[in-house]
Amino acid sequence: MPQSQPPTNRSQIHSLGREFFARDPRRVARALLGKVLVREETGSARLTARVVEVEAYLGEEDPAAHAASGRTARNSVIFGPPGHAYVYFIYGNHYCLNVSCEREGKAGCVLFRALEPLSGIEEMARARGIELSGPQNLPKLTSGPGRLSEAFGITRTRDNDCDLTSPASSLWLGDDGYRARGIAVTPRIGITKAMNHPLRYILERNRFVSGKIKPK
DNA sequence: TTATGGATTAGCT
DNA sequence: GCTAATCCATAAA
Repeated sequence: MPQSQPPTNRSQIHSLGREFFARDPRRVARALLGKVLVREETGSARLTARVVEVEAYLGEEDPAAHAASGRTARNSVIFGPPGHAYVYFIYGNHYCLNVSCEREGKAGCVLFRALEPLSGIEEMARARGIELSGPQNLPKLTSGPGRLSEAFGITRTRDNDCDLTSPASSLWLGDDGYRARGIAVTPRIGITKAMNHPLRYILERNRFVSGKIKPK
């Protein structure tokens, strides 16, 4: 099964500029596949993981988006400048990470649904409370929006509105030179409105994509 | 002030 | 396959 390779010691990760996010969430979502989410804090191992599954949420015209009911205290980040983290708490248990898109004043974001762990795997397992008994457990670390947030220690208090374009932030997004190939588009998962729009983007045949494997 | 249900997950049948 | 867990933003009153 084809897997992307971890970066070597020499591989550089460079941050994505503000302009990367200042466009339609559908374009940002597609472009984010293959990019790298980085968590780094002094005194802790650096965590990195590749983006393999995302969903686009549009503006106030998208009934499934949090922006649908207009700007509120909770969702104000997605109306703000592009490239910032929108973190919300769901089902009493889980945080979900998004990045704001579009120019300031216009709503739109991309939800991170699954990552492929690259470095800091032991730390992610500890954060998830999982014993790593082999590679078959790896997807349990970061396959699913709630899981990846837990693996990266993402909470609303800590990370909401964090600038994901800046390597000075403890959480940011970068490009390590990997080029995504084989992108598939499907309807979004877990929503009850606007369910039939193709707004979920995945790396085909990547084992870290969330959800059941469709028999073929 | 109270009620409702959700961009989920884990554990059980 | 089914559902409990568990919080809080939002809507309704």
